[in-house]
Amino acid sequence: MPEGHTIHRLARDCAERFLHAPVRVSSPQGKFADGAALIDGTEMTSAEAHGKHLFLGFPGFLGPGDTAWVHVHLGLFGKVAFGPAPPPPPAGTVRLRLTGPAAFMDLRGPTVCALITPGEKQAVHDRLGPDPLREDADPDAAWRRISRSRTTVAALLMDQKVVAGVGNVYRAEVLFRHGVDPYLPGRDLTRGQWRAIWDDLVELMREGVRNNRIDTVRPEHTPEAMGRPPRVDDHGGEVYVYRRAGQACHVCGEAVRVSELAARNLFWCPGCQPANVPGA
DNA sequence: GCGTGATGTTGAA
DNA sequence: TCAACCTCACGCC
Repeated sequence: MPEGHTIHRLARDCAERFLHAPVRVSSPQGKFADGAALIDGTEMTSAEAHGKHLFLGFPGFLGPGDTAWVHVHLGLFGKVAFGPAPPPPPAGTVRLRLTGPAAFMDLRGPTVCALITPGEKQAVHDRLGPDPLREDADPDAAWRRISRSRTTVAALLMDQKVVAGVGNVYRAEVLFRHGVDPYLPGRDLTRGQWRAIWDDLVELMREGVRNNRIDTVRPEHTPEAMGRPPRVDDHGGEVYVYRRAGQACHVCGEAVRVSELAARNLFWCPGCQPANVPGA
């Protein structure tokens, strides 16, 4: 489930449970045993997210005034589970376990789980674009790249150097909501279109953090409003096109299409997001 | 029990 | 462009 909203929610959930109390840190699976041992029993003072990256701050150990950061990236398969303390014996392949006074957290299958320095943390921020979920985000930084690029807007939205936190679901859904052809080159998007897409991402992703899931259909297209059956398939929310290939578009009725772009599935509606080249 | 796929990223070719 | 890595749930024998 990991797009940016998942990670920001995770930061919030970690803060609620573990901030400002000594935390037991372990790696039952062993792959993070060295890092875990270094900070075990110390206090967590910060939990923040940038795009799909999570940072948990443990001050003191590196030196006075310096904070060691646990850097986590869930990748495609990473999962986190919370539970009440005391934790059960770890089941399966738990890379990282945090145990606070009242709760524990298990992390499995992340692409990244490492102890890093402030400099290394800064280097991660430096290679990420603006994150719609961060207050410090500058959408013009993304626009500078998009407006100069011949790359498709679908690929640009997934490029974390351009925008941080957008994944395959938000990419497909936000392009649908703005009627933008996913294959449109970035340089052919208007500044107004970009602003509208950005503002929409801010709103959609904040909603995603609140609900811990992705819902993108407007009120008039909900199952209740349309009298259609709700999505039962997976744990996901209501969407327009993501993983709906072959099904009728909620808005125009045309069959939703899927194609492969940079080894990822791209979903869109040819009726609502027509190519702007006549006859193409 | 086996094969497949998934909301991601990196690094080599 | 492709393989590699991380894990688990699901469908199909």
